[in-house]
Amino acid sequence: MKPKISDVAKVAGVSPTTVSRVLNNRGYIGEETRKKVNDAMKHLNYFPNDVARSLFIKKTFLIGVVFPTTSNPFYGQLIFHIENIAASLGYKILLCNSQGQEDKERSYLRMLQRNQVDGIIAGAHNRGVKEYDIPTLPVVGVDRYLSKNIPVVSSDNYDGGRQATQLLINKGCRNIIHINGPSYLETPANLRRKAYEDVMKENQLTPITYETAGDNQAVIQQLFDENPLVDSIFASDDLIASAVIREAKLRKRNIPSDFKVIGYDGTETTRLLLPELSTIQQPIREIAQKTIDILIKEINEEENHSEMETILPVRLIESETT
Amino acid sequence: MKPKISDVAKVAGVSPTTVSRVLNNRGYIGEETRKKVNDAMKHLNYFPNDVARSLFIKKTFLIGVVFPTTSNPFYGQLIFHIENIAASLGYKILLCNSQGQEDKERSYLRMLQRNQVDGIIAGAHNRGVKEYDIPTLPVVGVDRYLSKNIPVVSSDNYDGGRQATQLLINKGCRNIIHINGPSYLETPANLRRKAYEDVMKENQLTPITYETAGDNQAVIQQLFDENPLVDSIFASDDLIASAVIREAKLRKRNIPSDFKVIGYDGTETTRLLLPELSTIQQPIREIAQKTIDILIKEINEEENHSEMETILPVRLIESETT
DNA sequence: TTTCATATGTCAACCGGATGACATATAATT
DNA sequence: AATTATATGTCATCCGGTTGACATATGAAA
Repeated sequence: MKPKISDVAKVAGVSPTTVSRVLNNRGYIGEETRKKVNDAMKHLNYFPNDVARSLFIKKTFLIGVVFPTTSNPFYGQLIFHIENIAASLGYKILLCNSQGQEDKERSYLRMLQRNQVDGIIAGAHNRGVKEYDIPTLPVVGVDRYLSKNIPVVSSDNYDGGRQATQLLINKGCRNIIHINGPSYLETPANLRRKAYEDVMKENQLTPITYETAGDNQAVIQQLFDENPLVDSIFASDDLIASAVIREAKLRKRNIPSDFKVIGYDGTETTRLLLPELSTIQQPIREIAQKTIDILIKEINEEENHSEMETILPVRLIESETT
Repeated sequence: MKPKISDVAKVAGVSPTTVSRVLNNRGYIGEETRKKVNDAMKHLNYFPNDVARSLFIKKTFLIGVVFPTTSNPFYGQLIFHIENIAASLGYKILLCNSQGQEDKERSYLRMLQRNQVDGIIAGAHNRGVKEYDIPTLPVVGVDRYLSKNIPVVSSDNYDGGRQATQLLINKGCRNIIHINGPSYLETPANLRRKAYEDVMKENQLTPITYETAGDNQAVIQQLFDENPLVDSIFASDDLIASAVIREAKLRKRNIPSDFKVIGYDGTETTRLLLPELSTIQQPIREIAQKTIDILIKEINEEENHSEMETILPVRLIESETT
């Protein structure tokens, strides 16, 4: 059986209250007593039961983290930073991979509430899921609008979209096409597309957008077939950009002289696996930091309604595909 | 204030015990009563407090998951599957990114014990960390030997190493060099290197191994400088393989005619970003599945000491770099 | 009519730890 | 000698839910 406070007390020859005092550093404790208690804890291999503690203090130091999947390099890296920063502040992460499925998302939210998490960070959100609006529970969205009352942190998607498009234009491209993932998500990432359209129009060019739905390759082939004159593509993430490069090579397009590609995200993994890809890099660490800052403030009820939307700057990485 | 069982009881006009009976489906419950209780729960937006529940039943349905970082595509994908399968079985994941640091690993282990996790899955392990040997707590290792008493699940690293090396030999290579990450980890992955050495010797070839330490690029440059005749490289993971490809291109080596590269892991992300890379693909989903199977069995004390080491088959993916 | 399965309530104990109230004792200050 | 800061103990209560024991009531089957 796991030792409890009373077992420690017995071994140390003190009262359970004294042990609790040592553990929580409350009231007066003598140096020798503190030592006796600590020795007893070591001897018994005692670990305080945080479940019991949480029940009493009504705080778990748990943060629920809901994203589509850790498998995606962007989310993987973001979650890494979130976990790291949270850990340094004494918070722990309950991980949820919603896979973009409404029912999973909903059941994760129930689970998190049952587990009495102190707050939720979510970057997954399907239109149908209204359950994020929980009056008693702090929530922060990353790159997703969850509700009017929930703060969002994202990078400057509009500026990123402008920079990417402008770069292609500066390099002499005229038949620039944009590809993005499913747009049914209420996401600030849609601003990338908006920026693309704006910049194109400002330059008297016609914006054309394709949308992938799971199978990138099919859409990309269709894009090339339907637009033989396309001279460049702005992809809304690096994975799509990579697929574009592949298809362009199959079609004997010469990159970057004859055909240019720019992606979006600039994760560590992409930088390692596909360093030649030009891309718009999101400040992932900073997004994680800001998200946690805001969440912790909400948890501590230092409400700060000035921060309903936080937008962090992106960085253009020009490499060999533009 | 969050509603509790007694609040639900009041609204439903029944006793707290009856509510608990409905929640746990115990004893006799009338259909109308069940409905009244469920309606009351919906009306109050009641969620059972799993912290209180866990305290009493002495089970949290929490699994601690300790890996170096979700940012790495292999771990990201593995953790995704672990979380997924665990969720389908009613278990939740407490995420820990140890970053290969002993002190972090140790403090995570303490944290997990305080949180009364039902079990731990760990793929991080520094030699100095003996704390995994916790008599009362089920632990399963993934691709890492944690202790004599802890089951390990891995893919067939030796066979993978053999296949990779053999492929290069079959393609006519003779000056094959192996690169792997830091080998101070007690990992079955060292078998990849062992297999490489064995196959080389069987073919009267001299094995040469380089080891990276954080900075891949420097080691790779050194490798090329010191071995001008090198005609192929077997890298112990895809990220290193990618760096090798890059350096080879800089040195005007023609892949695959003049120079060949094979990697290891074959994650989704690598397949998307670098599909041309030949690699040994690990069965990540199956590793996750088997790991959880074993862990859950241990948790339920269906001890199965026949499974101290589980080895799953790998798959050679031959693409364009060999 | 008796027995029994069904249905619900009351009550108390328990899970492990936190905390406030209060008692007691020693040593240091005033 | 009186006061006070320090140190520790005892005891009861609470956190929210679970569970076993026991009482009670109804309708159906034996």
